Amino acid sequence: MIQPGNYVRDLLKRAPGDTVCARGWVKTRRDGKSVHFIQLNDGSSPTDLQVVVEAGLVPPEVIARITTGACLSVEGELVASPGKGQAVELKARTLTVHGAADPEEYPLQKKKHNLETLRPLGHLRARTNTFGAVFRVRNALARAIHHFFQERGFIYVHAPVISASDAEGAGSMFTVTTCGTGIPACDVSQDFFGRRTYLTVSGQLEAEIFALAFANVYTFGPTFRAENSNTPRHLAEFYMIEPEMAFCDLKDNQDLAEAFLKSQVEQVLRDCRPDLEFLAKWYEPDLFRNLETLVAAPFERITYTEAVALLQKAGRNWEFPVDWGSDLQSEHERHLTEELFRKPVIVVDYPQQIKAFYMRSNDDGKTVAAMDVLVPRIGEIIGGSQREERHDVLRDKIRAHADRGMKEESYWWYLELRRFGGVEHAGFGMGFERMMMYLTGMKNIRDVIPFPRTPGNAEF
RNA sequence: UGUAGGGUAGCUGAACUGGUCCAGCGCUCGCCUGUUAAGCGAGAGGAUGUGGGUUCGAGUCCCACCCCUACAGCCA
Repeated sequence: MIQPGNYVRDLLKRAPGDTVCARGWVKTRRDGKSVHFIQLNDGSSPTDLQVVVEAGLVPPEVIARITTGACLSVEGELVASPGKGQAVELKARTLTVHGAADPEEYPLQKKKHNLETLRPLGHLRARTNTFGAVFRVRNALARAIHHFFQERGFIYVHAPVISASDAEGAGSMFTVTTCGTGIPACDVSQDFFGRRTYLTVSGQLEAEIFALAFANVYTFGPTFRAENSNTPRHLAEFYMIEPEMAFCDLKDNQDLAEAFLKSQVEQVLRDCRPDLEFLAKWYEPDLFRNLETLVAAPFERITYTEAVALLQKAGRNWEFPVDWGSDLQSEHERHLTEELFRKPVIVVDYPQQIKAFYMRSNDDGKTVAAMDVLVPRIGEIIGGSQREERHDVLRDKIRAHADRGMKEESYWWYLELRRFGGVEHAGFGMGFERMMMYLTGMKNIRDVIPFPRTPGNAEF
């Protein structure tokens, strides 16, 4: 295996004179009269290592196998490069081709491919410059998220992936069953869990349990939605981060969400600058300006009621009318964050009837302590709320949803949390891949997750 | 799921109102060359997404289906 300090990323920074062994996959080969040049990459860096093989070092039939996509080990001396474009290069002493890649058949060429072409090549696209940068950023973002919470004493909770509860309002669910194929109707009582079970649509309810024991907690795991959504920002399987805090109201919740987003951007700007530069160059010229704006400017904070008033006097012909009581549409959210304020906007206090049952009712009797964080280009990146901690109020809300299939007895434990040591608490959910889109400038969510699951697509 | 576009060589695109499908890149071969999106020359490579229909003749027109993309809804 490649040992620490020997990744291509490290070799590029080493001083000439060192004897090293580089391993990786060939991007391109160029032949000169007396030398061959090989661009080698092991996924650690957006920059390739240039390997120089003097003519005659290895037989022509070996050179012929060094084509785009082939896997190599090269041992030799790092030397100062006489050419432009790199400080050092690897002068090969011994070279091994582990796996060739027939150039007549290998799908990746040394030219640019567009993202749609690469999508069906899920087993190979990780080797490209673009996906190398994207997935290094993804790794750095995950690390940044854990760092943010760990630094603040939050406990990482593993919420269950298989769930029996239906977090109302979070969309339709995938059923989990061991029912054999060919059985027309499955008897639920005979099924594996003896009850209906689903893939989780949210870890929030379980996170609340832990928040009322550890005060500050967060989840970070896969989430599933069986919606037939076909857009550049929806997946059937995606990752979500859900912090949940006891002794926390909506104001604290907003403060944390803002600090959270800013911290992520700061850390990735610090850790992945070369990758972001690559992505900015090829995909989003405004990338750095957008990221630096998010870090620098205080987020705008307005109420839903204020947002409605602003939109109504915007002098626009909205496709969907703006009136108090209906949810904000994409066009409205975009106007607020991209045109009116030109920075992230937190909208709070939405009408009760358009939000989930667990959100805390405000004193006005009409709104709940909900918040959505909107960012330019992406739209809603965070949704959260202060939770209803008053037992009787919560019970009445659940009963009021009985016509929509909510059963009070299914929420027995959720209600008990309000009977035993309850306290005001709040939290939110952030779509990991939405944040990835914002950070990388990628326009389609399918290009920021290794193996996207969307309606009709579960390959790889 | 709705609306609008679109599926032509390995890739990106072209082909006027129906008339033998082109080019660049990639690939193969040769030449040149401390190259770096290398350069020059030659060559190979196509049942135009699938199935029907109209027509003397369909990449082009009609119908159905599949897939892709954008926008919208659902949301993160």
